Amino acid sequence: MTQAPPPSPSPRPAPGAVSVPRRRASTCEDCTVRERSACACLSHAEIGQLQGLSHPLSFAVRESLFVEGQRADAIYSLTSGMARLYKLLRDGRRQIVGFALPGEVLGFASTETFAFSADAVTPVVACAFPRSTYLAFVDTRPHLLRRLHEDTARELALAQEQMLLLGRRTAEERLVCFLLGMRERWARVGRDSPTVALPMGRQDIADFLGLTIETVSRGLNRLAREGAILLVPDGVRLLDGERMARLAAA
Amino acid sequence: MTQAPPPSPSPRPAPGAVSVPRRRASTCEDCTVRERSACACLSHAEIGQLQGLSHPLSFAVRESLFVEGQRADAIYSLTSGMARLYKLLRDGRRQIVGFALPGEVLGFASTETFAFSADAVTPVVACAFPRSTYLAFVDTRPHLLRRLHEDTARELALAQEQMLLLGRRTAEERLVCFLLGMRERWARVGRDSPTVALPMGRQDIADFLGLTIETVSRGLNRLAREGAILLVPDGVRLLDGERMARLAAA
DNA sequence: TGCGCGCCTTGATCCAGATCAAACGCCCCG
DNA sequence: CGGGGCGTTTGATCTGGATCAAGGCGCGCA
Repeated sequence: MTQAPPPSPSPRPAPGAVSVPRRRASTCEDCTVRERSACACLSHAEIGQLQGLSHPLSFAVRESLFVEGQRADAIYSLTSGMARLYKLLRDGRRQIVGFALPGEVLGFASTETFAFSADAVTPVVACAFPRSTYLAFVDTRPHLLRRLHEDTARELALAQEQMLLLGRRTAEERLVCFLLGMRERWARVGRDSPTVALPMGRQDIADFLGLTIETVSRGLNRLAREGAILLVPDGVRLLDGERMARLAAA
Repeated sequence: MTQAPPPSPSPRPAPGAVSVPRRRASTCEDCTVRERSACACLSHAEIGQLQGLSHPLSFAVRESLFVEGQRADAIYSLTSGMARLYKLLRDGRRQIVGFALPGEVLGFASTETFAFSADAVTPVVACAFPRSTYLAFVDTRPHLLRRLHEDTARELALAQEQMLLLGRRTAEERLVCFLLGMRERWARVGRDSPTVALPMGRQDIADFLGLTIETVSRGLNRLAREGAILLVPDGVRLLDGERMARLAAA
């Protein structure tokens, strides 16, 4: 099952997407995700100070926010859109380690360089902070630090859940867990609905679940044929939550 | 390749090991891992205060420190020995999410309950702190909080590396990465040597790498036959680092 | 000294999911 | 309105690693 060394078509460098970051006119005041992001723990005054340090950027689909190994001199807070976070092997095999949703902080690297690459699945808007400035700001705000620590711990728990999925679950279980997980994540950013948006392509799902695109396609269509889900453009409607939960087997 | 639903023999509840935690006579003063653990960032006075809150425990081999889902009312700092951290599926499939070495803090859960189980691979000694007391202590010590955040971020990066391994690497690559990784981890706790100690059994390695015990055994013996490693009791001596690095293919 | 029990190794066979190979559908563009 | 490209689906076949099945080996215990 494991993808063999021969170069896979997984990685796709941003093609046409020109990398000309544009300044954003908006302010932290009207940031739609402030209450859900780490910023939620800051006072009004602190928000004001923070805005002075931030550097809002937009990214087109497929454009990359940063790449693995690059010097991590900026920290990004996603305000809208979705990004895929991934690691590559030299021969092109790719593992997506997560999909970032609005409110998430990216690139808070434990090392000097980014541990993974990130690029835009949909158009993305993010606040960028110079790393050193950001670290200095955090250092004098223990409540923010605590919040960031909590967020990182939650991320870690999620990563461990994914390790269980990648190491021990069958293809069908992976798909079901993925859909259920996405539903829950959308719910936490306010989009709670049995219709789960899937802005990423099949190849992205495959690279997230440690499968091939064919296995993902077949699995999804089988679930649909069996009436557990309904495939809709750019998403899936969960029809039989009962059965889904049973298939997830946890 | 994925282990199918039928119950696997992976999980082994502590059998004879009686769970009678004993008080330890030692103090933080002579803690051999203080300089490598998060405690390293504390002043002499703080160490003293912390000791008052700690509650040293010993665990016999196979004895469990805590189990997934249990209310997380204690936090453990490993001072000696090795623990395996794992998650189980209802049917018995097991994924080891990590091996804890001295200096690591366990159970700093993001939720009210433990996200994984932990038990002793070798005899283990750990400092236990009541959760609430510990959190209160940390809350007034931003430098400690920062250190914990760094440690958690490093853990997260490791988990992402493991996701790449589980999702995209071949069995042989997984083994090589594991050995190289263990060597590095031992080095960071002061045991730097081409002979890598492997106190855990083959089944543990298999459950960490998302493989079966047979595949691990065959892989290790093949590497030995080919001269890349030498199998020794409770460990492995790395002979051909050159080749190993090539096989790891990163 | 011998016995039994946990591991670990080794061999034979099987199968879930990978790989190879076509289409298909849809949207954008000319 | 037609064509071409990209993402997806579907079918046929292959295979890495799982599963099934014996041994072997070392150590503690009687």
